[in-house]
Parts: sequence; C-alpha cells; structure tokens
Amino acid sequence: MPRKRATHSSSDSPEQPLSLKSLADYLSLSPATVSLVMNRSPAAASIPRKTQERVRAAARRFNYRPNFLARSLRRQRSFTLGVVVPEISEGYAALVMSGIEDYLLREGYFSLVVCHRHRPDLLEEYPKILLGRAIEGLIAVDTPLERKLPVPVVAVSGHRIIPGVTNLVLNHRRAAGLAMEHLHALGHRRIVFIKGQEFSSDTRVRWSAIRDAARHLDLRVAPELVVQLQGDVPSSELGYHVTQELLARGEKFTALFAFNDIAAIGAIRALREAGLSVPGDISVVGFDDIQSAAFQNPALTTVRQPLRKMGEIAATTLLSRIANPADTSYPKEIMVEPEMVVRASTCQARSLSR
Amino acid sequence: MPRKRATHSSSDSPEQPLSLKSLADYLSLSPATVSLVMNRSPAAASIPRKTQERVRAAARRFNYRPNFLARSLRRQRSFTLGVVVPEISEGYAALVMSGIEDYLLREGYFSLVVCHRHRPDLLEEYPKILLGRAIEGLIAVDTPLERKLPVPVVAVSGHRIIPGVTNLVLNHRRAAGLAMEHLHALGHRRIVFIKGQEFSSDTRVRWSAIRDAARHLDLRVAPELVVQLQGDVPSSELGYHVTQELLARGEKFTALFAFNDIAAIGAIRALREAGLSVPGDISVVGFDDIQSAAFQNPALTTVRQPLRKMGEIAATTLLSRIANPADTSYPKEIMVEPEMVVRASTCQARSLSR
DNA sequence: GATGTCTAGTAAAACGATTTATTGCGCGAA
DNA sequence: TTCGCGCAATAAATCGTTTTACTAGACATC
Repeated sequence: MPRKRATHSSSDSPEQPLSLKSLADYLSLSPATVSLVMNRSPAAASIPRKTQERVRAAARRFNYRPNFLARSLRRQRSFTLGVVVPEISEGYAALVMSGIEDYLLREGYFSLVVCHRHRPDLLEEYPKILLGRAIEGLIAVDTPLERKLPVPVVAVSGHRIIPGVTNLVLNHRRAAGLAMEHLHALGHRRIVFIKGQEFSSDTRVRWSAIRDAARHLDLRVAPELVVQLQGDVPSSELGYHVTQELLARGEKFTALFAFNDIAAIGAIRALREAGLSVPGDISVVGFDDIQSAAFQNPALTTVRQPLRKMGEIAATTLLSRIANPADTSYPKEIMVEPEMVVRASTCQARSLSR
Repeated sequence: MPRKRATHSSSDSPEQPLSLKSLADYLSLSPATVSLVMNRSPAAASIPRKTQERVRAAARRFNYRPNFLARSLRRQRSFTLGVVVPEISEGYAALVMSGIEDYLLREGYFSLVVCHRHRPDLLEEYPKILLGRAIEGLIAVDTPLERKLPVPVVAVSGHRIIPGVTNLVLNHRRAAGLAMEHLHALGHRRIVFIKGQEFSSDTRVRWSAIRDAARHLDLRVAPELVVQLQGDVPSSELGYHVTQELLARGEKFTALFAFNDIAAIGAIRALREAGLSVPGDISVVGFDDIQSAAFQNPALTTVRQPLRKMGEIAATTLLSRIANPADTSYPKEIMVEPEMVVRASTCQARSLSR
C-alpha cells in the first residue's frame, strides 16, 4: 500500500483508491450523507431518492470501495475468521478448508489460515496473534485447543470440552462399526490396526470405538497386531514403515485397518514389497476417502468422512454463532455420519497362509 | 469481536483487550510515549531506560496487544497478502500455498486465500476485493490475471507479461526435454500426450516445449495421439476418461505423457482396465511429483516441480518487492528447474503389440 | 542576562470510515 | 406570531494507533 502512486491511472481503471471524503466533496455532500446512503442505513430514509441515486452513481463511476481497515475499526467487526490447521498440504485439512472457503466467501467473510505443524509454541501463540488481528471467530481443524477464547470457536475433530467451543465430530462409533463389520463379514479374524499419531485428535476416540466394535463382534484385538504411526509428516512413508516392521516381526494376519488412507497406501506398498497380494492375501481398509483413494491400485476400500461438508458445517455454525453472540444455546457438539465405501482392496479372507 | 464481554475474565487470561490509552492512563503517561516505547521508535531515544522498562513491564503484565486494525489504518500497512488459487484442495496449489505460509508466518505476514474455480466473475472480482482489504501484495497461483494491480504481484505459472508482475515459472523447455529424452531413450516412438485444460496457465507453454523437444529428437508427434483434459475438477476422473476414449478409438502407442500426476493416475487406471500392463505394455510419465506419486502402484515416473520451494520463492520475492516499492528493477521472471524422477511406471518399449 | 542544548516527555493531527445528535428551513396549525 | 413538525442533510465524536511538532524545565555557555 504505497503512500503515493508513482504513475497516474493508465486509463480505465482508477487505481488510486478514493476516500469517502473525496467522494463527498465531489458530490458537495457531507461524508455522513454518503456513508448513510452507501450502507443503506435506515437513517437514510429521509434522504430523497434522487440524491441517493446521485451518490450511488458517483460511487460506481469512481469505483468507490470503503476502506476496509477504517470501516472495521469503527464497527469493531472484521469479517475475518481464523483457521488453524496442522498442515495445509494434506488431504484432510485441505478438503475441510475447501469446504470452509466455499461458504465463507459467499457470506463476505475471509479467513486467515495458519498451520502449526504440531509445534506447541505455535499452538499457543497463533490463536493470540489471530485475535490480535481482530478475528471474529476461529475454526480449529484437528488441532488441540488449550484455553477458552474470547470469540466463538468451532473445533473440527477436537474432542475436548471447552467452554465456548462447538465440537464437530464424526460418528466414530458408527465408523468403526462399519469397517469392523465389513471385515468381519468377509471372514477376517486376525486384523492389524494402525493407530493414528498421539497428537491427532481422532486417535483416541477412534481407537476406543474400534475396540468396542470388536468386542461387539466377539473379535479379539491382538495386542501384537496393534501398531501406531510415528512422526508428523503427512506421508505414506509412515504407514509403510510401520507395516514393514510388523512384517519383519513375522506377524500373521489377513486384514489391516489403517488410521487414514495415506497410511493405508503406505501399508499396501509394504505388503506388496513383501510379496503379499492386496486384497488376495491381505485386505486393507483405509479411512477418510481422500480424492486419490478411488484411483489407488487396487482401489481403496475406506470409511468416508464428509470432509468438505464438515468444513461447510463448521463455517455455517461459526457464522451463526457470530451473528448471535449472546445466545448461549449454541450446539456444543455436532455429529456427522461416515459412509462405508467398498472398493477393491478388501475381499473374502482366505485361511492364514503365513 | 463482541462490543461487550458478557463475563468477566475468568482468571489468569485477561481477555478484555486493553487499549493503548488505558495503559497510558495507568502509567500516568501519554499514549504517545507508550507508543514510542512499544515500537522501539528512534524517537524514543530521549525516554530514559527506567521509564521504558516501566512501560514494557506494564504491557507484559496486562498482556497489551496493539489493535491491529487501528495500527494498520494509521500506518497504511496491513502485513497481509492475497493469494489467489483455482482450488484449495488440489495437490499443486496446496503445496505451493504451504511453501508460501511457511515463509510468510516467519515474517509476520498473513495471507488471505481465495479460490476462483475458474469462474470469470470471481477472477475479475477477487483481486479487487482483496485490494479493498488492504493487501500489500498478491500471489496468483496458476491463475490468469487480467489487469495491472496497484500492488506488487507474483504469478506462479502465470505466463502473461503484465507490468508490475513477477512471473515465477518452471523451465518447461528443460522439463519437456527430460521427459522426452527419457521416453526416447527407452525406445518409445509412439507416445500419447495428454494436454492440460485450456484454462491452465502451463498448458500452452508446456505443449510448445514438448513439440520442440520432439522435433529435437526427431520424434513425430502424431495428432491422433494428442488429447486434452476437459473439465475443471481436479480429479483423476479426467485423465481416466480421456484415456478410455483413446483406447476406444483403437490407437496404438507404447507410452503416455500426462499433463500432471493426477491425470497420469487416471490414465493408468484406464489402461489397466483395458487389460494393458503399466509399464509392461505402456510406459506412463506424469508431471509435478505430488506427494502420492511415489506411492502409486506402480510408483509413478514423473517430472518434479519444486512446488513448495516455488511457494517460498514467491513469498520472499513478493516481500522484498513490498519492502522496496520504488525499485523498478525487480525480476520480471524467475525460473526454477525441474527434475526427472524415474520410478516404476516406465520401462523399455516393446514392439507395438496393438 | 541572553542564548543554546538536553531531557523527558506531550498535544494534536492524522488514518477513513460510522453514527448520534443536531440544525436550518419551509410550512401548516393554533 | 409562534409553535411544532417533517425534511434534508450535517457536525462532530469515535474507533485505537502512530508520528510530527512542540514545550517546559534544567543546566551550561558566552
């Protein structure tokens, strides 16, 4: 925002932003009048239609746009939300963000996005900085929030109960049930579970849901078949390594249920390299249904989370909470439903060959 | 940003934001003094160390944070950039954005991200709206810009020459050369090319580079083997369809070079479904090297673009241009180099079996 | 005693809007 | 003639900073 523009407006586009005052001067009106008209304020009722038209015509002609900073300062509203994600370039967060943007932009809101990469200092600092930037609300995606904030918050897959926070969660009980029933129905009895990283908000809840589902099906969860992702890069590397180790230990199993599709894809690679066929020898179930899941080879059987929709719900919920700040009856939890997507990475279990 | 906080600060975190004036009152100093001290302004030289300490101590104690809106309004700086992308949840843009964020946040800048989904009205409108939000500069990723903007602009894979715009481009000549030499060296002579969508900025440049490379290698580009992606969703669907059609026409070829990895993955699926083996019958080369490329089955041979690095370069370039607004000697074009990543989706050509 | 130089700050004007209270003015009614 | 009222607008305060120009006192110098 240079103070002085070096060149004159070349031609049609008047690039020198024009203030309300200049516009008022040009119209021989006061800034107050122009402002009232532009904002269609009820106080403008007494201003004759003719003048109103004159004002609007001039505004169009000079392409007047109110200075955002000044307006926000005065109204104490920024039409800006904060979005905190662990990592932008990752399927999960990107899809949720996409859903958020979709809706926000329609409503004239913008979002400031930050990613914390699980660094505790950033996790602590970012919400504060965003508040300093006058955000009116915050969406935290797969991000553990520590404290209450002075603005409405929606946490996508946050599982802590914090005052002022609406938790948007998947029905993990149902998700686990769907996957487990699918594997069970195919005759799988020795199933590997790849748990999520410790820092991932869903890890704990999902794991507990899986164990419940197993119990319900009379399926024993063998401790030696339970492994956990380690490391904070969002890469199939992690699922690959953990599966390699499992194979190196000589464990026997017929199916594998991964924490997410990314990990499942890595696991498949490890299985193949060990000479095992998927799904011939081992059935694999992923989680999330990221865009590439359908185009894996074999196409991935997975539990779909409606990620984009979750972003949209988060945005609408937050905006309506912002619109009614006094209302304390906002939802504390919103649950969305998963969907089992059966593709080609699972099939009938054969007897344990290894 | 509710005007009145309903509840008192519960305990330790003083959530009621405190103004410079209140702080000054508390200290029995003028706002001016406090401001000078807080900003470590050279004009604060005459203020004794002791007073300075007193001010800073109080600021810490009350957790004072200058109001962003007021400060920006006064200084005419927003420490905010605009980022325009076609689509957030897409490998290419997400990686570039990730690189941008990485660097920006370190520098105290934030970014407002919008996605236009190739809608012409949004393409026209968004830069204006962002300007209204007082952005100091703009990064356009794979987005055709129409007009000159009153702020510095960096276009990632923009190929138009517009005053005030720094174009950050891949060395497409080299990229095409690498891929073509690779295929040529493996003995491939009949190669399918999947061109990018018309709206994608790289499409034209890359295609021209490919033809040049072919000529250089004495390789004929058969028109019947050239197809183009249609549709604006970032899905492997597109590559799948176009390849299916090609196969339905009964074309014969031994290799396929796709516009991007996403399309290559779709193409592979279509080839397999037609009973062809990759790379046994058909070698496939992708482009970009998205995160999942290495974990495809077969692992994808592809031309890597340093996407994350491109984001970083875009951000540093833009910030340095913002820091020196008068300097007209900024780079008009920055070129980054591709890298050939040979994996398992290409191999020696066999004689044409079909 | 007049002048100059430091020191330690302050007053006040921006920045560009929004909004409340107020002001002439013309006109009909008492 | 005076009062009240609707009309058409405006003046001025405000949002919370930043920044330039200024001041009041203390001390030193000529």
